Amino acid sequence: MPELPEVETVRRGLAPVLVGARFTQVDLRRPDLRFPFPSRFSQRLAGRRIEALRRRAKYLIADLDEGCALVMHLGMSGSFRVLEGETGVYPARTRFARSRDAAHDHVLFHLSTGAAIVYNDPRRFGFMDLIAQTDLTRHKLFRDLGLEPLEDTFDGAALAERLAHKAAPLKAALLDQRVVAGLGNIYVCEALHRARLSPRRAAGALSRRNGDPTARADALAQAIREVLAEAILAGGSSLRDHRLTDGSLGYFQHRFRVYDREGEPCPTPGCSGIVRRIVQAGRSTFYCATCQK
DNA sequence: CGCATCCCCTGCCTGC
DNA sequence: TGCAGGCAGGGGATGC
Repeated sequence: MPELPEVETVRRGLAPVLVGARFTQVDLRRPDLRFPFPSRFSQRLAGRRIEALRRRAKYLIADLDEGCALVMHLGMSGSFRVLEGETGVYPARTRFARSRDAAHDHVLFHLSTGAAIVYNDPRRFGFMDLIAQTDLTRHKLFRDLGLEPLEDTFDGAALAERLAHKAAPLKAALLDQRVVAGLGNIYVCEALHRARLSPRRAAGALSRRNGDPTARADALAQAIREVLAEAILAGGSSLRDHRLTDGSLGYFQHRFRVYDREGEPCPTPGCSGIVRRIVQAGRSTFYCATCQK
């Protein structure tokens, strides 16, 4: 599921419920997701107050009192659901009632406000960890992360610098979290189409052009910002698992221009191309070979 | 180091 | 109808 817009959508849904509340009890229904939960996970969270809920790349970071941070990654199929004032009745009133399988409800966070939050993840590629706030920036999960595309400092020049000298195709370079943090397969395809850049172009060749060395990088940075901002406003893309925290669906999938549209006409005005699917780095790329150069 | 491949896991869709 | 195979929004390990 989740790329930057989906994680940000989840963050915005959880923040008003979490921030200012305390964890009263945390129930684990299995010992691991992608990795084992850290030792004494539930005990270490009990009683802690959530002071802020941030996002970095595709990670959610809940800053807790006493200096610790709860770090959460949704993997491919993770989702959170808010149960307002339903503490104590889980799972009786929620099972099967919200179109997802309670067998994959792995973590239940009870809050001092009487609300609760459930983490559901069928594929279990997600994970959670507890990290001291002072260690976050140098922690291996975060230290190598690249540019945050929605921050003011993200522009063509910064992007070109990160892509310079890379031989990998643009598609693969943009999926690399060390270059731009938070992009995934969908939004890389969509941004490249908007910028009319071929996913097969060498990433390092983006900036080489007579006259204006960053024209293509500027267009790409702009396309990335635009597609992410539009997707967030739409609540993200719900292909299978992504849900807002109230259980509703995002709708940006209806606005995809190329992703999962193999064989359809290219939506670029005046372009007569057909959307193609190729495989790069083992993953599907959708693009128009006619207008994306 | 960069890059490709495979793998983790479950569910869904396709084709036979 | 059943079943095998392929594919899926992420990312880490491994091998060249």
